[in-house]
Amino acid sequence: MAMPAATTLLAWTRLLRAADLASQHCAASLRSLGLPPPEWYDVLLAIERSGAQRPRDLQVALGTEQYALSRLVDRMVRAGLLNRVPCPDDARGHTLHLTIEGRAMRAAMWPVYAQAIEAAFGSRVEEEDRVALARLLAPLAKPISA
Amino acid sequence: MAMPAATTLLAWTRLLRAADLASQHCAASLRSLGLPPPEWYDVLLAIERSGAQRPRDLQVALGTEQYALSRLVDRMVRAGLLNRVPCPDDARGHTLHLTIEGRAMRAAMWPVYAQAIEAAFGSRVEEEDRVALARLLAPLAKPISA
DNA sequence: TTCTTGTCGATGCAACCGCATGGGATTTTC
DNA sequence: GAAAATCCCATGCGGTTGCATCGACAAGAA
Repeated sequence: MAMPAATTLLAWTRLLRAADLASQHCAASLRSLGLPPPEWYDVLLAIERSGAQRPRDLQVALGTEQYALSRLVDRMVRAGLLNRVPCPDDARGHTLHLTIEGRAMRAAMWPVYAQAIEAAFGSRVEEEDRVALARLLAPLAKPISA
Repeated sequence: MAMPAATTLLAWTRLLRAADLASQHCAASLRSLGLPPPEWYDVLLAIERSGAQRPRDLQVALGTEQYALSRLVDRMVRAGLLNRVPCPDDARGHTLHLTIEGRAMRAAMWPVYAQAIEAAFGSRVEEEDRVALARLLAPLAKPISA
């Protein structure tokens, strides 16, 4: 296959750098206040929104690896934020529920996370450009087919 | 601080997802052929271009953490791709040089890496949109000031 | 010079990730 | 309805990361 076009390489490096810088900033921001990392928030939010989720569904929704999610849930259960409840329909699995502390943690994390997103991303791009970015990135945010 | 605008959140999630999917694809592509991960390529390329580099300069250029680069270089030296040469000007540090194998490895990695970038990114966005993306991402690829 | 401060790079330790695999339950196939 | 294939989730192991810190040199101040 041919070498990627120059514009491809430029956009490529900037995409990776931008995502890395921004996510690092968020993680650092949460950590500096003694809060868990961003993935925890995503899990807490997803479960809070749906009431309960099977690990498999979460895995798909969040785009994580199966083992990564398994261990992430482990840690969150150990931290008292989540409960694993045996699943009546399917004895292989279980459903995940928020504890009171889990709900509180999500609420506590949001302002910090939100502010970090704003600082690392929102405030650095004009509204109009954010719209354009969302549109341009849409195809790239879909699973790679080939 | 206020909650980020809806467009911010949408663009944000897509940015992270897009970068993650694409870089995963590249890493997997190289690994499936028994080649080292993308970071190794970046290091090899940077050194090949400049002839030699101090770790500190590489760290800045690649945007990695100091300890991460230190250990990455370790592995690459152990793999026989790099040499650490004492630095005459500054006895604290050293300069990094490619070995013959290092040069060969960079050359071997490129077609694979290039094709992966093309598959994960280039071929999924029109030329015109790549230009737009590069422009929109430019401010985000700069270090976060605040 | 001597003392303080700053920079370069390495590393111990604990947490985390990726790969491969395993055990158990379910669905499919014949 | 038994065997085969598939799916759900966990985990052992080795490699990697992040944090904090350290040792060594360099540069600036007194």
